[in-house]
Amino acid sequence: MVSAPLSAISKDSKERLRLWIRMLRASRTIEAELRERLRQGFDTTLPRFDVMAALYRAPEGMLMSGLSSFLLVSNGNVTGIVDRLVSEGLVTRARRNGDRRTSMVKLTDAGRAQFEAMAAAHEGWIGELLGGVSEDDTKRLASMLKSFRSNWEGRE
Amino acid sequence: MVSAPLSAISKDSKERLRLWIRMLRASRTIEAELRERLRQGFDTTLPRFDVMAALYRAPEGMLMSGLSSFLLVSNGNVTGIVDRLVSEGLVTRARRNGDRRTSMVKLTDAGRAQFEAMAAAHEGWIGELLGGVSEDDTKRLASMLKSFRSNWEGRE
DNA sequence: GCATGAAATTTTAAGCTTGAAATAAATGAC
DNA sequence: GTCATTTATTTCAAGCTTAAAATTTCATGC
Repeated sequence: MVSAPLSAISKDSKERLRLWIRMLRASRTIEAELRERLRQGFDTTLPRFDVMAALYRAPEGMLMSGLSSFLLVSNGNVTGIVDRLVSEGLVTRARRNGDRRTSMVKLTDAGRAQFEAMAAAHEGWIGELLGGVSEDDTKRLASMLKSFRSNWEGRE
Repeated sequence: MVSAPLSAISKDSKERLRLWIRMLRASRTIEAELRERLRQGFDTTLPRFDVMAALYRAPEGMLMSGLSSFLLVSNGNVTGIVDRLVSEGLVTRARRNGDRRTSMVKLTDAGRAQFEAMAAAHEGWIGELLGGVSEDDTKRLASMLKSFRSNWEGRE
């Protein structure tokens, strides 16, 4: 009765490790394909797409810190990506009256139009790339991952 | 009977999109935590860990091209990471008799020892980070992702 | 042998990413 | 009001990553 719990723990962690490796490989495979298609089809990158997707959901704009926490990347990272999007005319940094440290980052009309085209293609690509996952499995996987996320976030 | 299939397809793709976003966020959250722990605990990075993990499974060594295809990253990428691991004394590039274009990349004894320590910690971390996923769900998720991988790879 | 093309790797330029330091502005104590 | 602290962001150095070009070596045909 002493070694039984220990070996059970070890067995569990091996299975979770296998799950993690498969999830990581699946993500990387899909990401690589999306990156290539965004490059070929729209001459842009995945990080730029991610920033534009976040901004599209927030018509009133987002702060830099809001972007970085939503996208799960560092502050400095977003600065560079937004800089490039600004120089391409796809987003703007609007000074705020109240707080001169911050600015509201928004999509321009051009940025909004370009994102809508990319988003439609993107949704189709995901449907294609995940086409091998049945509708039932899709729902089950999504709900498992949802609970994982909230479990994990609660502990941070 | 004309719009029905179309709307079904659209609904599917929305659900698959949701699944993808959750999978991506879960991966990024776990990766960020692993990166931080590898840095704090072993003063190393995730890409170095990945290369060492691949080499650990291949005692006879691997070619650069083998490493990059196994890790799903570009050739040039592996060059830089292996360069740094060599300069740290953790891996070697062994010239081959047959083909002077290639070299066998292997873990040194120091590299092997360090990897074993990291791998033990890593397995524990994954067990902890995925602790909220039940054993049943772990198996189910892993098998879904396995079939996804092989489906997808078959199409490439 | 020698040219030609293929294969393995490295190099390069650009961009992404992080963690830490620096900057700038707001807030709060007094 | 002034100073210290906190908050939001940018800057910086180092490393990661890619795609494309360049390099080196091998294999093949002649």
